[in-house]
Amino acid sequence: MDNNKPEPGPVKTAARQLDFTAICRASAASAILPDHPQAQLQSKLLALALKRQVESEPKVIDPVPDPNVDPKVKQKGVDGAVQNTNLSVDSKTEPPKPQQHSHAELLRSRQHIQPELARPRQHIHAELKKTESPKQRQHHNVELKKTESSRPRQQSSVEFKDGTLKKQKQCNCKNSRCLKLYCECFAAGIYCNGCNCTNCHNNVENESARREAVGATLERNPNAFRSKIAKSPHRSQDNRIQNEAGEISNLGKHNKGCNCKKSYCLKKYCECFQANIMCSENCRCIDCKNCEGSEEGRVLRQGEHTNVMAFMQHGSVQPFGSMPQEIKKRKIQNLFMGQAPTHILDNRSVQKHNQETYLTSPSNSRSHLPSIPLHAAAKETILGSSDSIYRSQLAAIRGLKDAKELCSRLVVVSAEASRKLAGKKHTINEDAEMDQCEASVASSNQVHKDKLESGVQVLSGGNIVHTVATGSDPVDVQHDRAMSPGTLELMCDEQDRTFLEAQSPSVVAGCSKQPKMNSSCTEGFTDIYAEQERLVLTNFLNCLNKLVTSGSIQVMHPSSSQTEREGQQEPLQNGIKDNELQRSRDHLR
DNA sequence: GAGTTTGAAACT
DNA sequence: CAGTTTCAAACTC
Repeated sequence: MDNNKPEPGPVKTAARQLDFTAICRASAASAILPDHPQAQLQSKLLALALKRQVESEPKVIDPVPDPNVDPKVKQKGVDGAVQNTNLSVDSKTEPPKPQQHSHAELLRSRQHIQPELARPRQHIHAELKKTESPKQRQHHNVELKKTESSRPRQQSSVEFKDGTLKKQKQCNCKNSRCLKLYCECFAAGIYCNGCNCTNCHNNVENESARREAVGATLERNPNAFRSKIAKSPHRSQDNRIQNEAGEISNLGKHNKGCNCKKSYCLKKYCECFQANIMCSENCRCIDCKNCEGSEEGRVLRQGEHTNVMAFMQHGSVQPFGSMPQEIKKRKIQNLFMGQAPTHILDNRSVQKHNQETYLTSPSNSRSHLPSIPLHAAAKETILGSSDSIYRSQLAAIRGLKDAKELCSRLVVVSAEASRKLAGKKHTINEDAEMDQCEASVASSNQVHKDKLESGVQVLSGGNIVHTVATGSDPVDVQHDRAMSPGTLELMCDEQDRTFLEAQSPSVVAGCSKQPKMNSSCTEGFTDIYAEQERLVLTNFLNCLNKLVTSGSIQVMHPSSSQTEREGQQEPLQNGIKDNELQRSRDHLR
């Protein structure tokens, strides 16, 4: 029935759009990490894209073609094959031609160049409607259905668009003649080619009709052909998105926003989800789970589409869409600021389901993550995704408090180690050759005690304050002991930018260099330092192991997460007497 | 592969 | 601008 539709050839797919950004990115990734799986994938895709570019006919067209150019002349070559107007086959060898712009650029420029296309389109639209009334169309479609069996939908190849890789799809339009935004091809500003559509007018042969349809569409919505996804440079790291090929883009949000009601924005019905971006304040969706803080959305965006039903059957987690816009925006802002809305943290239905399928972090203020789906496939998706930022499963369980306690413990352990080794030090100190060193240490301590301005405060772990006297030996003033070179180096690494900026150059130099210690003095301390560091690091390792172990238990048994959450503090503090820990903290204050 | 669901687009 | 209809993709069975 589709007389205008070219007979589908054996090769029905082609690279429609080629984004050099993607190519450059692929090349860069391959160059930097040639053995990296993602780089290999990108290399393959790049090769494929170039190959297709060479083999294929052009698909990218201007929705509003230049009226001065006969599209047939423009598109068709001598042999009838369509020539690539946007990206030449020889683009690898020939310099880019001026007209070789991206589709979006062409569209924008054309819209700009041809303001007459923005003229009222009512009559055009009326004409369009006049040509075939809905009833006629319906009848026509019935006829079509009688004569044309549904062909399998085709999805093949890849295309570069907006720097992402997408599966190229062919539309299956039946009633829209591929001249409305219902048609994906038309909406993308490309001719149908190899599609399964019927009565297609989105082709060269029906250029006039297509142009009118474009005009009508633009009349309704001047931005109809522009990208729906607005880039946002201020997205957080977790907001980075991953497209179907596993490539992470930094796209922002849907310009118009979605309006989903039943899909929780976790299906491809949702345009945001389909674009691998989170829903934003622009959306008017209901019961949205495709937002920051939603593990469901994160996992599903990373490819775990098969568990949608599991989420959907167990209620809402964070119904952004059901909230008033102002509250919704505020919630999003809070999330961006690291605060979690309370309703995210308390969802019994999900937790109930989590007993079987998902992991639930305790509903306390430590975790911003309500639940962690940990299907094997999901884990594989998360961990195996080479480009995604790795986030430990324990990230949702271990919080800042754990980190601080770990720091505190390290300080205590360090103190213990120093105390144990005090005897050895004392022996060394009794050595006559140590007099000079001791004098230096004493001098430094005095520097601290007198709060000389030359001293620089070193902040570490938020609570721990050391003072290093410039130009003297590094000293752990709190314990009147010299810090080991390694510790000092670590502290230098720990120092934040503020410290580095604030301190005098001499201190910076002191951090980068070995402490200026008398050689004989250093010799005596070397073994002690080594022993002290060994004790600290060993204990540090134990702490980490315990954290991992207890965290894993929580992961495996979320139902008892709260109990273990409380209990897991114990292994962390194992080996440390509570009063000692407290004493240490007080001392450090 | 047929039928259903879904939400965007189109229409009123 | 809200409500309804149309449409085609996504999804389910």
